[in-house]
Amino acid sequence: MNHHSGSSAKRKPATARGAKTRAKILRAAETVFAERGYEHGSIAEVAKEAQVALGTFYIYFPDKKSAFTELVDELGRKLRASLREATAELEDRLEIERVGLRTFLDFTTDHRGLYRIVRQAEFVDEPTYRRYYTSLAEGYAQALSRAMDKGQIRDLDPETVAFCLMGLADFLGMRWVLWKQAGDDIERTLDSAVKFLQHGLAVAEPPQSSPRRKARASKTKGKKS
Amino acid sequence: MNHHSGSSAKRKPATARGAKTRAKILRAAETVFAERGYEHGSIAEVAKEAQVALGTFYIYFPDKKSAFTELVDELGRKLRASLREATAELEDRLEIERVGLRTFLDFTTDHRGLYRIVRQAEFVDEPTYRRYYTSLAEGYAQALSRAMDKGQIRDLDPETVAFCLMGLADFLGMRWVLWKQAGDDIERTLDSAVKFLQHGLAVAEPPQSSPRRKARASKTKGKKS
DNA sequence: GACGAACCTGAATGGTGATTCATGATTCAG
DNA sequence: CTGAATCATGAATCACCATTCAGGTTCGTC
Repeated sequence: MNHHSGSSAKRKPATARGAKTRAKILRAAETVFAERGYEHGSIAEVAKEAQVALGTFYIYFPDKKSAFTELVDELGRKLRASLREATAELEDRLEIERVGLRTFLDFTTDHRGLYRIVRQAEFVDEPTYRRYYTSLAEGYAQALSRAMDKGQIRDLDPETVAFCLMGLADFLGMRWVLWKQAGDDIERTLDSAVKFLQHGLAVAEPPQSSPRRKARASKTKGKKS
Repeated sequence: MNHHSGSSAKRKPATARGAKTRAKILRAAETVFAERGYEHGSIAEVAKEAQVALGTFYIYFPDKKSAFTELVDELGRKLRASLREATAELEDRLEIERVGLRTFLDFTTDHRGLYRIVRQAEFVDEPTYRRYYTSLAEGYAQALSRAMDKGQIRDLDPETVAFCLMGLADFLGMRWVLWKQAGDDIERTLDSAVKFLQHGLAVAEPPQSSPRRKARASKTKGKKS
């Protein structure tokens, strides 16, 4: 129904009590949808998990789907905030990528359930799913573009690189977080992955100690001066 | 029930007529599951699409899920065969990666529907989903490992790199095949992606003549000039 | 100390769809 | 031909929810 941003809720709670109940339901939905999947998880289960009656769910959400999409949007915001915060102080793009990858994997570890939820969104509500990745990719591509202009990284199509890096991170999360196995060494994996992506991005001359290279006039599409 | 490989069918057709009907049903299932999703696609729709009666489905498949998993396994075999064939003649790993990526994207373009099907497998039958990627990754990692031994590419954890490359390809397929947009230029994307991954994999010194050694001093100070 | 808004409850409704099965059609070896 | 092995049919069965709604309950406040 409501294509716009904030109003997926049927009614926003007017009291603290209501807000608390709504939050309880959302957390329960997270648990149920993550464990049983969207299609197999029932509102009855969600209500039970939240320790409220069935009908209570419909006081706060117009239907099953909207609780789900709210979870996806929430996760997107949290992840972007997490990445932003972790890399806020950093200047060098290669360094940012290293920290960003680790942050992503940590985030995934702390939110296994939500990770599964996003992936299901593709088949529950495509627009929500796309929004999750495109909004991530947008900021990513922009940052990469700026780093290219500054000559910090190789000059490539920013959107392409953004998707490459997201896909890489996504699969590492799938394999080393969701499918974690006995002998796995995530540090070794992170190390290899970072080497791979840094060399993929790095400009011809390897960075040594002064990451403040002046932008050589290579092929920069003369953005800022 | 049947954890093993080949017998997802309730009964294998005894006559050519039966085999034909079974195939018709499987193609119909592909269409329906791709268009409507596994959960929303019904056996009734599959039967209708295949132009057989509802009950006929159950002559050839024990249940809905097994037709689906058979599609996923089939796709895995086809994709691996496609990649193997496209790169059979090639020697250089970097070249193989370039061709492999293009082949994957072409394959995806030709099998949009199947692409969607694999992704759903994660929530329909996890083991089938994992099998799809792990069997791909296994061969991939092995090939990478050999290339590392030969000094064709950088020495990294092969499984990690395999997942990085699969993720990268997966996301490019998602964005530039499934989400294809008006102004998109897939050639440009392929070009950027290949540059990225080749630099990520390439050994520090461009291979010249004797690609024999495995690992030498890591921190090669004096880069080539 | 009672009034109303905000909340909460859970049985009942309605719809969907996987799977079964009794019955009929085809095929073909003998 | 003829019967039995195969194959095909689709109405009926059975389970499982999403969503509704006709009442209760709680809480702040005047």
